[in-house]
Formats: sequence, structure tokens, C-alpha cells
Amino acid sequence: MVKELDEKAEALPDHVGWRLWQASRAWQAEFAAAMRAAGHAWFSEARAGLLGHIPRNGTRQSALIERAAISKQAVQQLLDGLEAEDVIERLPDPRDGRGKLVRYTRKGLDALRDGDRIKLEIERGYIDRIGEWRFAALMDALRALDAGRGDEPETTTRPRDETAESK
Amino acid sequence: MVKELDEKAEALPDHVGWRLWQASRAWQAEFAAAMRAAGHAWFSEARAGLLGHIPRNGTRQSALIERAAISKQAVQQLLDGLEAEDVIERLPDPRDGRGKLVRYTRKGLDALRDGDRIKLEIERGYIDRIGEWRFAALMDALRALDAGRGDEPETTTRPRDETAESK
DNA sequence: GAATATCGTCAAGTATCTTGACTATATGGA
DNA sequence: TCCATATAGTCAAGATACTTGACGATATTC
Repeated sequence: MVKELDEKAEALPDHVGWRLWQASRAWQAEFAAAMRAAGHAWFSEARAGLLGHIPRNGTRQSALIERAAISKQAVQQLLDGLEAEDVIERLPDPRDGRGKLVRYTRKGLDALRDGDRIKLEIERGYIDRIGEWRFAALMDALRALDAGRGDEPETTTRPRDETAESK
Repeated sequence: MVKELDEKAEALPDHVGWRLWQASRAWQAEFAAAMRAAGHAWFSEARAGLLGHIPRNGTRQSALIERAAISKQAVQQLLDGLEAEDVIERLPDPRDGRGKLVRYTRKGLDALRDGDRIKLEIERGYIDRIGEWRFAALMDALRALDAGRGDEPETTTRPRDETAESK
């Protein structure tokens, strides 16, 4: 009963960065758990981060490197793992002898489908928790933040990427 | 330039998890860059995550383990590094021969101060970007999300079980 | 053609986190 | 008091997710 420390409330951080970080971690943990429960044992957050940059119709490995903000070697290693798990496959690019095309296997597409379902379930849970109005405001603010982001100087910037809608 | 692939817009994800993740990463990258620019070369995101759980008046190492959602060995290793960098120090807990108290050194407190300043600067930038109103809505939604999360271990709670685990 | 840039790969190293095993101390009875 | 058990922290080993550096193969440019 000598337990009496913590003289005061410890005041955890409450700034936007901390909140975003906590919320992001919570979402990812929930999503990853559901994915694994759905049978996708190969799933991890790092892999999810990369897969998020691979459109359903595939992409070039080099294009992936530009968009995911990690080194090309990191991309390659993640792809190596995903290929070994039969989630994606790599084909030579017929238009460039150096390049490779990355695309989903059937297993990968199945996982995407499950992922979409899980996303909606989580989203529904969020709406239940904070209300439709607040959820909409959250998405609105996050999109605005992303749109207003200091576009990377030069670097073949995207002319106008209106991908900020639909899904 | 035979750069002409990407038959169509690739439609990056636009769900709440993705947005949160991107926003969180962007914030952390901005913060870490500013911290390092301010002379705190030891700064890293993982360390920041742990420091966020250490109040200014210090805490017990074991209390840290409960709050940061990582293993006690991970906490220890991070603390080892922070101690080696002279950011925190560990003292024996006079009230428990097994325990140790973790508290900031002067260098650590200096870093906290710089961190507070940088946080405010980033926040100001966000407000400039999306407007005060939207920023407030963002914080409100994030706080509500966190408050509605019912996963604190033990604790005395139990009054309302509104966490309806949803479907 | 030859210089140069780009694409992917191989190798090695670092940071962060995990599980397992262990020591020292505290606590709560019998 | 002594013992069973729980708790606080440490040590060791390994997995994952990255990094930088070096390199060969193909494209592009002049």
C-alpha cells in the first residue's frame, strides 16, 4: 500500500500530432487484427502501406518507389515478401526491359476484397461512436489537410490529381 | 521519355484509416525534421512515442509499460537509448526496491520545450491551411474517437458499456 | 557509339519491436 | 517466519522494416 505516486494527473499529450498518431495506430491495429482473423496471416502494417500504393490494375515497381515515401530497396524487400506469399507477382515490363510490373494475384485480390469489407465495418463503428456528422467533419478536414499539403517542389509533380474523391 | 503508362488515374485509397495514416506520417515527419533541425539529433519517432507517455515530473518505468502499448523489453531498450543520449535518467524507486523512476534530464526538458514550440508552429500551419473551424472540428472528432475507445486495461471503469463492439 | 541516367538487385547494417528466460524484490498468507 | 506467487527490471536472441552503398542491365541522349 505504499502505492501513492503520481502526484498529479499526468496530462497526456493532446495536440493534433499525438491525436493523429494514436488514431492511426488504433485503426491499423483494428484493421490488421481483422485481416488476420479473416485468414490473411501474411498481413502487416508495413505491407498494407505499400499495397495501398498499388492500384488494382497493377503498377510499375519504379512508380511505387516514387509514391511510397521509402527507399527503393525497402520497396523491393516488401515486394519480395509479398511475392513469396503469393499476394503479388512481378512481370517484366514489355515496354522497358529494365522495368517490372507489379500486379495482384488472385490471392491478393481476394485480400483486397476482404480489406474493403473490413474498412467499411470499421468505418461504421466509428460513425456509431462519434456520429455521422462528426465523422464527415473528420474526413473533410483530413482531405483538406492532404490537399493543402506543400506539394513536393519539382519532382515531376502531378499536374492535378483530383483523386481526392470517390473511392 | 517512354513515360506514359498508368492507363488511368490510380485512385489512391480514401478511407479514414488511410487518411489518418497519411496525416500522422506527415505530421511526424515534419515534427522530426524540425526537432533535428533544432539540434536534437537523437530524436526519432519511436522515441517520441515513448516520451509522450513520460510526464514532466517523471514516472515509474512499469507505469510506462502499461501505457505505451509495447512490450516492457521494448520500453527498456528505448529508455536505454534515451539514457545513453542523456535525455532521461533512471533512479531507484525509494518506495520499491524493484522499481525505477524515469525522469528527464535538463537536456530532455530542453527538448520538450523545443518540442512544444514546434508543435504550435505546425498547428498554426495546419490552421492556415484548412481554417480554424475545420481544425477545431478535426480535433473534436479525434478526441471523441479516443474517448469512445473502450480499451483501457483494468482501470476502475465499468459504469457504462457503451462501447458496443458493433457487428 | 559512348556518356549518362534509370530500374531493379545484392549485400550489409541500423532501429524498433518481439518472445523467452532469468534475477531481485514485494506481498500475502499458512 | 517461511514459502508461494506476483511484479519490476534485465539479458539474450531473433523478426521485421527500414537504411546506405555498390553493381549489372537496359534506355536515353548527344
